[in-house]
Amino acid sequence: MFLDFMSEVKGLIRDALEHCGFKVEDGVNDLGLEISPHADLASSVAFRLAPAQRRSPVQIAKEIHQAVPTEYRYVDRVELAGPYLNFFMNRVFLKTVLNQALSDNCWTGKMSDKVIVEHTSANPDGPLHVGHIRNSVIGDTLVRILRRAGCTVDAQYYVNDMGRQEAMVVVGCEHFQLDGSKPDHAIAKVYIAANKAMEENPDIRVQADQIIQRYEAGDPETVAKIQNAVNYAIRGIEETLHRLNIHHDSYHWESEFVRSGDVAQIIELLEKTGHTEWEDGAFQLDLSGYGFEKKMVLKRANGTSLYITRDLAYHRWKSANSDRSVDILGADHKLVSGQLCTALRLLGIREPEVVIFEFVSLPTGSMSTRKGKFISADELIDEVERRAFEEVSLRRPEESEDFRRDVAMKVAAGAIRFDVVKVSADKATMFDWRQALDFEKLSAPFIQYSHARACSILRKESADRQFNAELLLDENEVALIKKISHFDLVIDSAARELKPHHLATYARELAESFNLFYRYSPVLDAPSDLKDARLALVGAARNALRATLETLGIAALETM
RNA sequence: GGGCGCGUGGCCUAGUCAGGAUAAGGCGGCAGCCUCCUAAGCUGUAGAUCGGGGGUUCGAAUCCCCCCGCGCCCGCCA
Repeated sequence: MFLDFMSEVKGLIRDALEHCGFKVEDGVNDLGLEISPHADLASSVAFRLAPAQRRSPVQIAKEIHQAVPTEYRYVDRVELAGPYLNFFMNRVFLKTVLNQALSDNCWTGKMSDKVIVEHTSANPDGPLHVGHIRNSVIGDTLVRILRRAGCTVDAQYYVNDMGRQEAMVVVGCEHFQLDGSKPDHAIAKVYIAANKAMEENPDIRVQADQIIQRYEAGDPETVAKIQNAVNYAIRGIEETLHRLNIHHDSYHWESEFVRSGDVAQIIELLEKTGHTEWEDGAFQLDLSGYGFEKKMVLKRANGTSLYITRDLAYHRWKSANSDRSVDILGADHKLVSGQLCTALRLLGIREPEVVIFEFVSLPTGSMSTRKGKFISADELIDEVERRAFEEVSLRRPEESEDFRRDVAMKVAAGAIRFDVVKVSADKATMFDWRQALDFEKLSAPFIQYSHARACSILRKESADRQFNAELLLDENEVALIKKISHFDLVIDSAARELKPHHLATYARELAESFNLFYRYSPVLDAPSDLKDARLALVGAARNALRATLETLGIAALETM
């Protein structure tokens, strides 16, 4: 699709440049290509050549334009517009897009990397809150994008079972009763209670310390307690993730890397770099030569390991078992992840690609599980589902309650995912109920609705017959085919740059294009030949919308 | 105090990495469109000196410097 058109254009420009004896510096976009309102693909390469050539971009563009080969496959024509070179698609390309889009095998790209994506990895000390789900949604969407691009992806949850917080959960379980509510919520209650109790009773801290030490030493009774608590909490967390159509392929516990000896190995390897030292009984890594003031403690004075050391071992393992490894982390992890990457570099281990997302805060400040100050993901989903059910009932009162519940569930999950993923990860956001419950244009239901409309047409007449693509000449029809063609480009760049919000933007644009077509090009009432062509376009658009929605992890509803 | 990130119409955001042809959407406002394939849709309209100032450039929302505001981080926590 679009990548084929683009590679033809690149070839044409390179041939022309060579013919003219022009050289451009290598770069990500060395030919200055851009999708623009003036062309299907525009090049501003003449501007880049102007300084070295000491001539005006207009003259240079003119010269390149004359040197562009005239044999085309998907290119219709090349126009000179002052200093710009404008490339246009031909009908063959549009027809090819339509045919490809009607088949099933054009929606997966050609990347073949083995990728590990680690996301969510929330401490098993309570339910996910609206901050965590930004991690989960970004992570799961990237997993889907990378798969769509052709990669083999393992979505991993790194379980922090060795930290103080889990020891506090166990202490909490010993002093307070799990109350039988949803497991992750029940765990949070005893965890919060234990933290509160610690304020008056310092002995709680001692108990937690003992649990940490016994767990690291492998004391069977303590191991069983921690494992029970972790598994219990994870069960609840998983349930929440599944409501949002988020799935992990594997779980890795920190303790695995301690028990396997990987953590001890990491410490030995770091020692060999000559950057380590003992200070106050603790083993430390000095990264002051790399811009980190504070030393990184690798082992406590009491001999137990720290999160960062275990994380180093985990990342070493991930690098050895993948072509790319991706971490999704909150902004509070920026510093520590920088230290981690530096330490890995010292060891000659490939660093992860880190996607940092900025904080989600409440109007009252930032969230904290320990203080019990958060809006849980479950509360959010329940509330949005309730709203969605009202909405469906209003629009489809004649449908059964089961139907309305099912649609509400899928609309709610989609709406939440889209709301999160549409915003660039490096924007801090404020959680807002009003906005979370709004189902209008810049939201998932808008896209699901376009898909449902396409399905509605195709239920009445199918798209599986011969058609003449030459009949699709209306502005909205051509625009829709072009928009469909962009799918592979968007997936490719989102997978490379790890920017899932690009796909959200595309989804909205695709749905908008379809809605305009729907409004101005009647399908079922059109004359026979035109109807067949339009049905084919509806089929192609339906497939594109479905692929886009699935990649966003949003249910492609056939009716709503 | 230092580091990182962010600042785009009343509100929320895309575009910034890789400078390029009139700054793109949504919400809210106002005015319209259902005897017509699902109106969770479509159309029109008003509203922006792209935080401020300097610089680089033929050209800056985009790059560089300074300043202001907001967020996050600077634990032998995770």
